[in-house]
Amino acid sequence: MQRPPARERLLRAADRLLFDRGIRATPVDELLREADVAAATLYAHFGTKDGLVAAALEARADAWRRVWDRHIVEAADDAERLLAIFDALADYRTGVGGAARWCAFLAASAELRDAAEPIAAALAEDTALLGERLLALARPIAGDRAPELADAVLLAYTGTLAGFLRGSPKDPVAVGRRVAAAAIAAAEPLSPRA
Amino acid sequence: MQRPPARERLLRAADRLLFDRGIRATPVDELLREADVAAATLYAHFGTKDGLVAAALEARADAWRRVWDRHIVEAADDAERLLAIFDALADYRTGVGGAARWCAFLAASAELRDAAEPIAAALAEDTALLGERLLALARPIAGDRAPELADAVLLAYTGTLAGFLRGSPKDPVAVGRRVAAAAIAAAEPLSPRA
DNA sequence: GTCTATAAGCGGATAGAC
DNA sequence: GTCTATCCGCTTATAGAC
Repeated sequence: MQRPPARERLLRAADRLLFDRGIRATPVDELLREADVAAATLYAHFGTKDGLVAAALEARADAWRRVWDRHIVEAADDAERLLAIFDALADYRTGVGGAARWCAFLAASAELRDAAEPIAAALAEDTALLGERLLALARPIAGDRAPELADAVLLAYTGTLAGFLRGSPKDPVAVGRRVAAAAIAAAEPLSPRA
Repeated sequence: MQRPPARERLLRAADRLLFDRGIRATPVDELLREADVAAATLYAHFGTKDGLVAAALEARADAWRRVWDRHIVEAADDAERLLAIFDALADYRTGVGGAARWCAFLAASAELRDAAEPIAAALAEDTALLGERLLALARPIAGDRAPELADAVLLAYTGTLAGFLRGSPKDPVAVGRRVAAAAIAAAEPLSPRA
């Protein structure tokens, strides 16, 4: 039973505390205690608290992308592939991303008005990945109107995440998926039951 | 040209700074400077910074409710009444609520993990008002399935707000309205063009 | 050479005293 | 209305342990 190195322990502690309690609400001291690491070690590895935050966000982005990938591959048809983001989200939240209250990236955006460079980059990457992927997945369904469909699904996904923050509706993933499905139905150039 | 009393100046300064730059990111000193008020005056009126935050949130809730009211009354039919929340939002954001980055209530939720009592109450009230009203407005459209339709519209509305935070899609209100309209179409027991 | 323990500097924020 | 006591959070310095 090897103990992971300090860097790894710090990242895990950051993921557990930062995105559950909040970034500003979590003092460095608590991160150090949770990780059982000395202050000097944190600053040697990450430079500043912001550096650790950015590294934790990037780790989260990687984990999320992998889960989403898997659900896209496993989906049965075009519509299911576009909706796979919701199944991936449900999966992610009960698995690797369990600690987060809603969405680590949106929460960081909300908390840090003008995020420092490494953090801002992580946030922008998340939204860029969502936009690009959803657009590609919407193309076979909506053709020329794929941008509108992708926007609709992005909004439903974002609404699902913020639904966790609001505490309503009760099951944001289920509602978000239904809403996105309705947007797909409205966007299909062919009649729904053709 | 009378100068408003200190209490009023504080509330205005709070509304302008708190919900634009963030609650934790705005020091009391800045509120005092913006309002041109002495520290003692703030603590005499509101007790603590939290007290001022809660009062500013309540003022915002009142203003929002009035704008929403007006758009519901002016709407032409059942569907338009349910969608009026989006027109109200567009109106609100260019008017009284202009300063806020996305949504004062969700932002406060995100920033303050365990909000103190007066703040938590304001947040809960906002979500309760949304839930009750949307349900009542969904009833004539969806009948027994009104709860599901109300959930869908709430999620689209929440997604619109969080869309401003994310910076995508470009025009969250337009996309949110379209998404909600698709949910209405899917929920109508009668065929859409009957 | 990586990590730990301790302590202390320093800016900033809240709250209340005067 | 000003002024200040007090606290808190981030960061670094120093010295030593595995």
